[in-house]
Parts: sequence; structure tokens; C-alpha cells
Amino acid sequence: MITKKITMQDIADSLGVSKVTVSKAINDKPGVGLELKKKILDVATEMDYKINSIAKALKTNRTGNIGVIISDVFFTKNEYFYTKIFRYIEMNAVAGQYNTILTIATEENELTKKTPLMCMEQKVDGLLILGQISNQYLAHLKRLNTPIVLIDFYYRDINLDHIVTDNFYASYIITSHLIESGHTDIGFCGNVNLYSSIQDRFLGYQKALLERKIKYNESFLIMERDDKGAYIDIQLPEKNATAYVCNCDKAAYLLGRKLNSKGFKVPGDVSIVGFDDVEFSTMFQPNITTVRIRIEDMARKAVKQIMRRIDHDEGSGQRIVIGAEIVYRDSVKKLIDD
Amino acid sequence: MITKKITMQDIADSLGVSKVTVSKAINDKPGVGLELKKKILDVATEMDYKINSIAKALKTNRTGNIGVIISDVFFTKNEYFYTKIFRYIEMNAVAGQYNTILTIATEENELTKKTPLMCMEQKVDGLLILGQISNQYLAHLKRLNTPIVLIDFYYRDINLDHIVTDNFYASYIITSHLIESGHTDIGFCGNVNLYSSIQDRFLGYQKALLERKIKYNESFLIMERDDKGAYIDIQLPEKNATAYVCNCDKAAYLLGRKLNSKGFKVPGDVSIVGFDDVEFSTMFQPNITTVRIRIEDMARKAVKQIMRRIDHDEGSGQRIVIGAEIVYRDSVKKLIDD
DNA sequence: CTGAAAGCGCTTACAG
DNA sequence: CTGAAAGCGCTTACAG
Repeated sequence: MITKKITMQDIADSLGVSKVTVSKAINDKPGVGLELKKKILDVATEMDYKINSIAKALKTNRTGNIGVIISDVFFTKNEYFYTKIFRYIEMNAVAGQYNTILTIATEENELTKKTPLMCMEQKVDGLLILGQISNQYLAHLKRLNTPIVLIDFYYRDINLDHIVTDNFYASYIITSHLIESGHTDIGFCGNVNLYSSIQDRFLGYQKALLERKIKYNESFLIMERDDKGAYIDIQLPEKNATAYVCNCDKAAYLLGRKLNSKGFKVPGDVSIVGFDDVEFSTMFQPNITTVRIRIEDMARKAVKQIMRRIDHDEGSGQRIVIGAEIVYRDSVKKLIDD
Repeated sequence: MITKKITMQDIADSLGVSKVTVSKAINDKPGVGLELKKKILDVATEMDYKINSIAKALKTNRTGNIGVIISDVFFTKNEYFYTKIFRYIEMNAVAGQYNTILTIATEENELTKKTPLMCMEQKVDGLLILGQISNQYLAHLKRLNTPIVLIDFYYRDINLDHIVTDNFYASYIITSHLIESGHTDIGFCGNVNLYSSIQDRFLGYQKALLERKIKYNESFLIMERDDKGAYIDIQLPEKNATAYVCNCDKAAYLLGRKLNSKGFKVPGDVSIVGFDDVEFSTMFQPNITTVRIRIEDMARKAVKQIMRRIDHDEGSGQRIVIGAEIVYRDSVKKLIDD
């Protein structure tokens, strides 16, 4: 299995040129005759030459790796949303000649502010952080002096580039959709203490109410997770709203099931809408009207942004907002004709 | 943001020793006085020294990276099983001082036998391949002369280490459980043309029937996916079996819903059992009896094995079989008393 | 257009 | 125990 690795020197020798010229040819840099270049490239393929990116990295001070950090809470616990984003990140990175080193930030790592191995070993040129990690841990990572782009979250007091969905606006329009369908008793399902994105969605919902001068009824605010993010048994209010805006599809799914189990029909008695357009929305009968996040767009822009920062590291704290759209399905009952 | 990186030379200079000694101290190698070593380590922390793993890699010919390849088909399309395995792989790798470069093999890459970027650039010391990729593509990857360990699949004619669940045996015991509950009309839901693991599960089911001299009824063989792996509408037989062994939890979930939609109660009219113990099994009411795969075990052993192969590359084709266990839930109706 | 020289930050073998 | 020398495989000036 141990076969000698081909180097640029080998190609150079077999052609009687210098490795400098080979390097130029292979990297498509000026300074090689067209004919010689072709010859070099041909021999390279023939010898099955593979560049030693490690040697290249040492010289250029670029590893060609992007580190991706996902908090353990988000990586599995039924929230495959970030896994899907990662998929597009990986594809976009490879298209841009970068590899991705994915690492999972466990709760312990966050708490103890452990520097990820890939950072300790200087193996990445930049960092993409997916899903909210604690303010303190993020501040720690920022001190590493590696370009960072946040995806789907940000902290006002930590000046870093971030790619976010327009949660506020999307929630505003989906709530408006309920209002336009005739609903006025509209609740919200979600714990606003949990993540910034949930806050934004809650506030978008509030905006829709405010705009129509519909009084917010606090008894219609229900939760599917506690302050630590653990799922809890949903407590329905004594008198239900006629519709609930849920902070995510899983919340909508769980609420839908809770309603069903208490004898309420969806959408016959209570309408529900979700967020994210993940499997949970189609796992429920009837399928849940939700907000589609442009995952692919987010990933693409994130990779583009981190590459920019790696190349010329000026500025930071740029906010990139991605639009979202309603996916109409059958979980909303129309109470009025239009 | 551009601060000069600290090197071993910097530490050496500040202490008036040579970088060779610093290297020995930092790598915990013999040949440094205990006192001096402590001093070096102290200064290193103080200066916030981070080893340049790239330089180290160039010299040692070890990147300290493990490449992980997951076929796109498995990475998202509702089969988060492999994503979960990856999580443990990553954690075990980091514990062993390896980083993981995760790459998704798209259908196109497989078809065109595209060498993953990380391999083209010689960025990994070994490869972990999760979930079945085509024979041809695997053969191509083997030619790269990198140690490879397969997870959850293998090809008889490609001699590579592989970690697999004992699908045959697990299916045999879960089918036996149905038989012991009084069922004799037992079907199988799954497409045996799709993956080797489905074949094994099908055959384990057959063994249980054979052992009890129960005649296999071909009309009880139903499918939830076509030969390309796309989910299809399940066609129930004219006369249903009283129980179905499903090749995975999603199949069980889909079959359960199909049965419900046709007016059959689960397990009142028809019992079902699944495989894998993923969310789908608890997403259905009643929860589905299934087979728990020891994901963590598989990941741990896979990482251990690839590390062994990286360290001393003798031998190959070792087969490591991981046990599995039944998780009893409520989707099986007992037809007899014991 | 072509290439000799230097150097990226380590580690390895060897000498003292 | 300590360190000078060589070298891993590239790329980057620079000289011709």
C-alpha cells in the first residue's frame, strides 16, 4: 500500500525542467510557455500527481479549510435544520476549493470555553458558526483572531458578520395571513427566552397584531420548551385561541398533536402555522402552513462571505438578511370570505 | 487582526534554548530535563503558543485528519441515522486528536467517480465511508491507497475493513418475537434490491420463519421505496398479514400510516415492527417496537480501526460486527398467552 | 519564458 | 540532556 508519492520535482525531472515551472503550470500562473505548460499538465495526469496541499499551506499560510462549528443542541436533537444548512455549506465550500472541518460544540466545551482542536492546531482559515452558541463562548472564539461568520444568529454586542433569515418580517407576514383569514384570537407558541430568532418571530407576530389594533392576549402565549431548550408537555390555555403562530415546525407539530389529543380538530377548531419548512410540517395531518427558510441561499452567502474575509480581512459585523416565504398548506381555516 | 503567530523559535529565543528542545517538550518526547520542560510549557501557555499542525504534518507525513464520506442519499433525505453516527465519529476523532473532514458524495460524484477534494489534496490520513456507495465508486476510492474503513455496509468482492450491525441476527430475533407473540402471517416491508443491509434483514426474517417451519408468503412482501431509493405509495396486499417486519423505522411509520388510512388499527388489526430506533418509531402512535442499533459503539470502533490502520497499515478486510437489541414498545399485539 | 535560492515551521537523526 | 543540520514539498521573490 505504500507507494512513493509523486511530487512536483518528479514531474520536473521527467521533463527536464525545474519544479518552479511545474508549480506555475499546475497553479495556472503566468510565466510558463503554453506548449510547456500543456506538456507538464499531461505528465502530471499521467503520473497521477496529487498536489501536497500541506506543503502548499505551509508556504502560503492558507490551509484551504473552513471550520464549521455546530452546537450539539442543534446538531441532532431533532433539529436537523442546521445539518441541512451544513450540507449546502459543504457543497459550496468544495466548489470554492475549500474543505470543511465540522466540529460539534458540546455543552461542556461551551461551558469550559474549550478552543476547538482545529483552532488549536491552526487548521482552518476561517470559522462558520451555525446556530446560537453562548455569548461568552463566541467572545472566546473571536479572540482566536480567525475570520468568523455567524449563521442564523448574532449578538448585538459582538461585532461579527452574520447571515440571518428575516424572522421578524416572515413572522409578521404569516401572522398577517392568519388575520386576513379572519382570525383575531391568535396565540404564539414558543419560549422567547431561548433564542434570539424566537424573539424576532414573536415580535413579528406582535407587529401584525399591533398593526391591526388586535390586543395581545398573554394567555395565548404557550411554550413547548423550557428555558434550557428541553421539550415540555404543552399546557393549553383554558380558552384556546383560534390560531397559533408556532416558533418552529416541531412546535407546531407538537401543538397539533396536543390539540388533537384534547379533542380539538386542526384546523377545524384551531389553526396552526409553523416555521422552517422541515419534515415536521408534512408529518402532521393536515400538513402545516409554514415559512420556508432559504437554506441554500444562507449557506451560499455564508461561504462567500467567509471566503471574502479570508482573502481580504477588512471590516466586519456585516449583516446579511435572507428573505423567506410562506408555504401555504391546509392547517389554517378561513373564517371569512375575501 | 493580523498578529504575528508565535512559533517554537519564539519560545526558544525567549528562553535561550533551541527549538529542537522546545519541540521535544511540547510533544512530550524524551530528551528534555524535567525542569526545562516545565519552563518551556509555561512560556508556551503564556505566549499563547499554538502548534502549526501544517508544518508538523509536512514533516511527519500525517495530516491528523480523517476524511468522512457520506452519500448524499443518506445525509439528509430523512435518514438522519448516518448524521447521528457522524456525531459520535467526530467526538471520538477529536478525543484521539484527529479532525474530521466531512464530505458529501453527490450522486453525480459517484457516477463520474470524482475523487473528493480532500483526497486530491492529500488532506486526510484515512477515510471513513458511511452508508452504501456504489461498488464502482468504492473501488475507485480504494485505488487512492488511503486506509479505508466502511461503516454499515461492505462488498464481498472489495476487501476492506468494515463495521456493521448484525442485521441478520437482529431481524431474526425481532421476527421471532412476533412469532412468539402468536403471529404466523408475517410480512416484510422493504426493497431487497436497494441495500445489502436490507437484504440481511430480509434474510433474518426468513430464518425466523424457516426455523418455525412457517411458509413464506410472497404476497406479504411489500415495498416503501423503489429500486432507486425513492419513496413510493405503499401497496397493501389484498389480504393483510397480521404483522410486518419493516426494514427501517421510516418504513414502519409509513406503513402504519397507510394501514391507518385504510381503516386498519395498529396493533389492533396489524402489528408492525421497525428497525434503527430513530425518531420515526416514536413519532407514530402507538410507538413502534424496533431494533436499537449501537450507533455510538459503531462510531467508536470505526474511529479506533481507522487509527490503527493509519498507524500500522498491515492487513485489511477485517469485519467488525456490532450487536443490536430489541426495544419493546406497543405496536405489537399479543395473539397468544405464554 | 525559465529557474536557482530562500524559506514556511516543524521533526528527525545524529553528534556532542 | 541539549542542539546544529538537514529536509518535508511547496511558493515567492528575483535574476537571467
